[in-house]
Amino acid sequence: MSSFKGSDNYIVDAKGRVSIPSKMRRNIEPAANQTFVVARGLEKCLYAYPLDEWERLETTIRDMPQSNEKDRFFVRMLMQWSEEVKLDGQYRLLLPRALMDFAEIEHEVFFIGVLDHIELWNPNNFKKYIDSKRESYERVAEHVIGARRQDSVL
Amino acid sequence: MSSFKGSDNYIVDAKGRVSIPSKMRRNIEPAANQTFVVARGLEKCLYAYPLDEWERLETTIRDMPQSNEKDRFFVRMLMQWSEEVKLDGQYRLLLPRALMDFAEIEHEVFFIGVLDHIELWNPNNFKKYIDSKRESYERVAEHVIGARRQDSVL
DNA sequence: ACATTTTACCCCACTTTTCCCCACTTTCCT
DNA sequence: AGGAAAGTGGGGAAAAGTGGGGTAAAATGT
Repeated sequence: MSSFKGSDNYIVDAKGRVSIPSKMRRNIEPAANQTFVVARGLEKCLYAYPLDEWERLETTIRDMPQSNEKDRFFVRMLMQWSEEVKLDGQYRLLLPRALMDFAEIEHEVFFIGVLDHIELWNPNNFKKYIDSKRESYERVAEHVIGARRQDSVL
Repeated sequence: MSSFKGSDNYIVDAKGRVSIPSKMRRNIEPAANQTFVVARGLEKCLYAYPLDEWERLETTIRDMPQSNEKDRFFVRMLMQWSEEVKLDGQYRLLLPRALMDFAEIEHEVFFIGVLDHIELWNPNNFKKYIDSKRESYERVAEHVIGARRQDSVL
């Protein structure tokens, strides 16, 4: 099971390639077979799942009854934007154009490791996202943790 | 299960390395595999969790449904600032630049052992933090302990 | 169907950063 | 007092990050 963490700024070269940060690379299971599934993220970013984690997720989706319209819409959107991408010899992803456009990624990417997946942001959009949050990290933490105090997080 | 306590002042060398105080070192479980996760702390400091303690925490985070926006924000902030760091042969941590900058740590660190994690402060910031508290230790203690008397703390 | 253009993918190369190892000094403990 | 452990410093090999060219495959147009 992967456990990505940390963040980093990377260059996307003229061909649309980006290296996976080495600290995240170390958390990729061999079962992922050097392959990621890049999908449209929540908020304006991309999610990159190593293949093994993606398959876990896909199993959940498959088991979801597609009997209501909302679920079907969700699955269509998710799958429409998902692409399987294999790393090259230098552990780089070739980002599909459509997804780069969606996330407004150009010459730079801000990576965040988020447990089972890696997020790719346009660095400016990430700043805007953070700035749009009025509450401080401390207050959100108190709130989130407080709501779950019986589990004793942090 | 670790149980860090005490405090100490240490030097950060030009490469960003600090020794873990030996009295805290003794409380690290072999399961931590000489590895810490350094994260952004609450208030302007860093939290260093031995890997085994971090994994305990991470399990809780993973189980959090990421279906609401606030939770996603919290997880992104937490993970963005978290880095896995392995101790070198001399039991030193190499502090990631971004985290040093966040906590304004330069040539010196003030360590505090706080149960399951170790806190790293800029010594001046810790002084300021203490000074900013108007209530005395005694009064806060009365309040905190009082609120939990039924749990019989202390 | 074929020629032409575009896209994908492998390989090689250069620069910078990271990390591993060795070494010296000071403090602690018996 | 002596030995061991703790705290601090620095050099060099290895890995990471970035860029570019060449060939093969795919897409496009006539």
